[in-house]
Amino acid sequence: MAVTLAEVAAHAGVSPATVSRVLNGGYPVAGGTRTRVEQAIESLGYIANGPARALAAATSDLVGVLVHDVADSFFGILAGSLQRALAPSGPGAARKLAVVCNTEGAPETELAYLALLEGQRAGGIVLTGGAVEEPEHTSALTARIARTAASGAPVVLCGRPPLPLPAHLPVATVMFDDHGGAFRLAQHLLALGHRRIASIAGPPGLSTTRERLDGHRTALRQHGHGVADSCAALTVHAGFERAAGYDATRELLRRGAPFTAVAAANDTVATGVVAALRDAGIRIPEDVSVAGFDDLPFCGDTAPALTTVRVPLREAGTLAAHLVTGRRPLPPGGITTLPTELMVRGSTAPPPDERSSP
Amino acid sequence: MAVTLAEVAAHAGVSPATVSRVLNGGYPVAGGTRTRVEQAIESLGYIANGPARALAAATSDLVGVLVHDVADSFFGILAGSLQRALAPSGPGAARKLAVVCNTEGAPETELAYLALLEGQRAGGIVLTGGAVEEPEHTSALTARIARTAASGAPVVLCGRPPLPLPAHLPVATVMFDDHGGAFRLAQHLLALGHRRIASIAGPPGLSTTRERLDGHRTALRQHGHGVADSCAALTVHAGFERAAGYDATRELLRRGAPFTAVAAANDTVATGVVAALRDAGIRIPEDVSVAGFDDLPFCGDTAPALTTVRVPLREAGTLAAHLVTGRRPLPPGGITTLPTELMVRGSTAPPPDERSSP
DNA sequence: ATGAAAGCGCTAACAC
DNA sequence: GTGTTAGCGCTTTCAT
Repeated sequence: MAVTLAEVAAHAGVSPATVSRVLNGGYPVAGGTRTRVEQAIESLGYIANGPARALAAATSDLVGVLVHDVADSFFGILAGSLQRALAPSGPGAARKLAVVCNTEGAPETELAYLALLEGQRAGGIVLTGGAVEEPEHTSALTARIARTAASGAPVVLCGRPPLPLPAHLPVATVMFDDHGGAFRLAQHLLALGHRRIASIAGPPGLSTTRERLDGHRTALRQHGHGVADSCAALTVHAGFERAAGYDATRELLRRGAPFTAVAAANDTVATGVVAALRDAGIRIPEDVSVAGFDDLPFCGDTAPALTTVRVPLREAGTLAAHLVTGRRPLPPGGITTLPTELMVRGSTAPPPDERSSP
Repeated sequence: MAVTLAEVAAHAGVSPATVSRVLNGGYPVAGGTRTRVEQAIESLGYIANGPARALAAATSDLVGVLVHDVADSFFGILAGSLQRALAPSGPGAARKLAVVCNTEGAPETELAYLALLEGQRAGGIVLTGGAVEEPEHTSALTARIARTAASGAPVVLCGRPPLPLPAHLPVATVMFDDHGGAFRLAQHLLALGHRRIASIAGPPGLSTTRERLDGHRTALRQHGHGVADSCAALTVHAGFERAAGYDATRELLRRGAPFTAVAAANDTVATGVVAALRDAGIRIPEDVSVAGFDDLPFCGDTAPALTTVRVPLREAGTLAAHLVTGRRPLPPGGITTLPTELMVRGSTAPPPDERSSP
């Protein structure tokens, strides 16, 4: 058996309660006593039993991190910085453990993992990535989160819109300015002279899809001159994988409606778009411009380098970690919106017409 | 308070033990009783208390997954497939939770997390990625793992060499044929006509670095004609990030020793190599060929597409999950070596000399 | 500032 | 097949 707290207590000549106190801090313990206990812990190689502690305290050091898929760099980067920020360096820092759950973006899986984490008495939960905006799921999710938060475990929504919850619950929201980013990206394309701009949007019903598409269309509408009219014909919904971008682009080409630029749901999809266009003999950006979203690390190394919108994933992960551990107080109103930034690279250029007739 | 097992028992008119039995299976319970219990669980919305269960059973549903960095696609993909395989679909499947820990490749961090996971009574542990081959650390690690495994929690070493442990302990090793992959990659370069092949190797002291470099050099040596002689001058050790590849390449250029091909430690490093060469006015693959390792998803989309060695990350993750949960018995000898595959793409071509003088 | 004692919710012998 | 009964190792009032 492993060394127990009681053995440490015996070894140090104090009561279990005292050992518990020096372990958990926040309680007055005489200097000498503390030292003796610490030495006992050290010499016995004591490691606290997490489950026992969690059972007694009704909360654990586990932090649930729900992502659509860690293999996707978007989530990998987010989860990575989150995990890192959860483990503050320095001696005796109360190390939180990140329990990473792939929801695949499926509502039922999301709920199932939340139940599982509740069962583990997770000390906090971070839900990342776009939310499925279906009334039934939203209310089920809201109810479940309300329970978790009411039990004292902070919940952070990261990269998704806030939920209608009582203000007193420990729930915070960290959003990305997807709308603004998409808006500025569309403006960039319009400024280059593009008028027929296609969208390979994300899955319908997802908050991220809605926000990016809204920002995009708002810019087109604002530009006027009927630029927004062809939206329906030039929009294809697809998944977030490269293959989805490839297939959606083929579908777009099949439709036959002309376009000179494509705004993809994200960078990964954009690589699929580029591949499909190229396979169709279309040059980028000479014939058609392509833009991504997120600014994943590979964006600068693709051919051509991808124009995109930077989403501050690392910052978001760190912030989410601080909020969920209570190291940073909940922001007033509970919502923080992180800025996005347009990154112009080689995959966008003026449309063919503009070049031939300057 | 949450609903407890005792309440479920009362509601169903049975004893707590019976409820526990239907919950955990593997024990005979009369059909009718089982049904009543299941209904009680359902109607009360019972969720088992993980910590309590872990305390009593001395093992939890937590599986520790140590990675260098989840934000790195290599580990993201590995961790993703592992996590997915840990959560078998189907009703009532005993869902294991993946606790992802970023070790940054640092020995102390690795040990610290192992201690933390031991404290959590993790039901299994998977250590992924290259191992730091320093005698002191290896023995500390071996001791720690021996303890964990002795307590009944399976340990899987994934992508790193086996450790000298008693055969009766539940420890399995899943390796990649890095040596063979690097060997074949070097052969490919030699076959193209390259004779001065540089290596941007990984950090010294890491098993992955050693194996890939060994494979590479074995091929050069085997080729003869003094091809292996320039190894020292043409080898630079660096980290696994893109920036490391960039800097190492500049260092290589600074040295002045001529080379016509570069084998990078991995794909990410290779992108940095490509960027540095390009910034120096060197064309790829016309002037210099570049190859990566791992075959991460972006390899086909870079300019030019990257020749590399495919490492079966998804397969490894799934296998590791099966081994650590006991769903797959430990292989005889405890070691499984997964094959790697040479992926020839556009970044490698014959060296300049060969073209001008055919 | 420290100790004593009562659980936290579950599993696992052991009876019946 | 099902019930009884001890703990598992820790936290946390409540005393002192």
